[in-house]
Amino acid sequence: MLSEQELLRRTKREELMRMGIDPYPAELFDFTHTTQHLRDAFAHKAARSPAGANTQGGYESHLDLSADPTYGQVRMAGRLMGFRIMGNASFAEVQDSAGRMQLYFRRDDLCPGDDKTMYNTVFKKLLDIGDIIGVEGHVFTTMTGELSLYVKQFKLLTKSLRPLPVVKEVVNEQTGEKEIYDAFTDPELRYRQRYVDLIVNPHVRETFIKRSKLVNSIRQYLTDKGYLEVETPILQPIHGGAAARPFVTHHNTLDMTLYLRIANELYLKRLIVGGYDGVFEFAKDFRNEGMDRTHNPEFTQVEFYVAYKDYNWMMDTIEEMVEKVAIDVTGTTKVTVGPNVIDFKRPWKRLTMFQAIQEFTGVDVSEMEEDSLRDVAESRGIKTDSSMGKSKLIDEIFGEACEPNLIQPTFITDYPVEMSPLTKKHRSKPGLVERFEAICNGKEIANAYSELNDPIDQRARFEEQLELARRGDDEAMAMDEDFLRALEYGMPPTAGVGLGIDRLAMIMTNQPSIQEVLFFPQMRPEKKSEVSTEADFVAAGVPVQWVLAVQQLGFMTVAQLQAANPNKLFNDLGGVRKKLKMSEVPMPKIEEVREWVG
RNA sequence: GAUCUGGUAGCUCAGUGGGUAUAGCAAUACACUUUUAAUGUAUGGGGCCUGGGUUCGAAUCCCAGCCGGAUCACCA
Repeated sequence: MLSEQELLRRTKREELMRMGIDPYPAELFDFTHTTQHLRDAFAHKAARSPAGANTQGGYESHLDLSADPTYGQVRMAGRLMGFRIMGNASFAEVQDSAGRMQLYFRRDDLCPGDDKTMYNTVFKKLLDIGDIIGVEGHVFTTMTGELSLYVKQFKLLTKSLRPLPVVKEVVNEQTGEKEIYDAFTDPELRYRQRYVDLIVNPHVRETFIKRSKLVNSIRQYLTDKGYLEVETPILQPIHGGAAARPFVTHHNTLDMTLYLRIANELYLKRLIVGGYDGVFEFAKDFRNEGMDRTHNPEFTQVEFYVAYKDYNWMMDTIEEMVEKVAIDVTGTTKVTVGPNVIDFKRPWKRLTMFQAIQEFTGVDVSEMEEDSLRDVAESRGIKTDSSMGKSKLIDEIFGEACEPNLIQPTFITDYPVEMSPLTKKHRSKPGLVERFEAICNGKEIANAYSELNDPIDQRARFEEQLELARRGDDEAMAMDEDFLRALEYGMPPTAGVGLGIDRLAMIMTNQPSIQEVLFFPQMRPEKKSEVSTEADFVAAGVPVQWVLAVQQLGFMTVAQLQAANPNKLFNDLGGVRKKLKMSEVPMPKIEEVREWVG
């Protein structure tokens, strides 16, 4: 059922059409300025001294640009976000992509002749908050120093049929801080209707602009180094490159199972085999696993692979790149995240995994066998079971003792070989691989290797994964014969990395949840409760005039009505008839009511 | 998956000895020619998430479910 306000807006839409005003005109609207342009252009007119600063808007008062060649005739477009109507003159707020600006409408300037319809009817009666309009006029400031547009003409560009949440913001005179009233904060509504969130919450729009800057910063860095941006398959016959459960789909023509990629690693390495020195891809990956504050089923990584390099080189590169990202996105290397200030300035701390464990637990686990490791884990409250081998136990201890405490960006290096089937064995440390993770704010943001390029060793590692799969590990990697074939032709020594864009965006924008850096985070579908239409009720025998009354009594579906007690319904209808002022509609007979119920 | 917590008007929310529901913004009407959370007066607007139960009577108490959020577990 439509709300009162929605019905009214639909009526206004019709009324406009009757007046010959198209609420959804086809032709373009050529605006000359945005709010950003104007604020920048008048920045030097901003009142700077506190002496004359009791101005609301912060600009010199009484600027009048009506004769100015540029600002005497300005066209702007945007969404109406508020009205202050005062008889024959009014103020309104328009919001465009950059922000808000005040509009001034004066009846006799808008309508110089006798016909005051455009002001009295179209502007005052038929426009609503949320409508999109184009305006033309000159720039001026009011007595209070608010930069404004003196509107001489306006044109409706889009009628909005749903009422928008109205968020009001006021600057506290004592503290000078902004206070927000009636903020639109319900996370469910914000995520399901992100468009509303973006209209009403400027800081949300800002977060996503920063995310875009972050991606651009990385793209620019990698492109400037001469690496090639590529695209590789999202639909893959074999999912590889990470340990995760995939989403499964089916191709009808080929009649085959395909997987949404969990990583693109193996394809990028094929391109290194093909002879490119460096390739990268911003990749949406899909993992069929749990969702929480840091996991969404689809997420973005940038993976890149560079020939003739190793993981030490990659650490230098990641440091340099992320430091640049921090500066490009936030203007500084020091980023506030929750209660912490994280400094991305190079160089970052580097610890081997064993060093990290020793630093946070005081225990040297580097020479330990499985039993001792199990004791260490148990002593720290980690639940263990017999299926957990050495490397799993080390990983658990690290995850419990170290990772959450690594707030400043830190490289953790040299992981146990069992957990890294695509990584080259360490050049000098047996049992370890040349791998690092970059940890920041207690969470992994990047994972990198000296890539394994010995095809015989790679095959053996895949075999181990198959063994794990046979024992029931549904995240074990699958054998990829084509990838092995590529390695057999020869892949140069290569360094590769995957960097989580969402996690990095959370840090750079100080957001506690991944949902805040994804426009449309995954949600359970909203379920509309079943409601019968007017036509359904009429079809069931209820006269049109009585449908509303029946709905008022709580019968939202025909089925509910048919389960009703006809005598009680008959009585209740009498009451509703009075309430709805239906005196001109005759009361139905009890027999008729019985027929509705059926 | 477990525990905790929430779901009342377009939005933000009040509402337990159980008695058809509060307020602000938004809306409608009138007034008001530089206001800025504009103001003043009046008015309208509700399947109290859904379904059961207890009761003469449920937004409120009980049970089950649906959809969020937080924490933990699992998972990278």
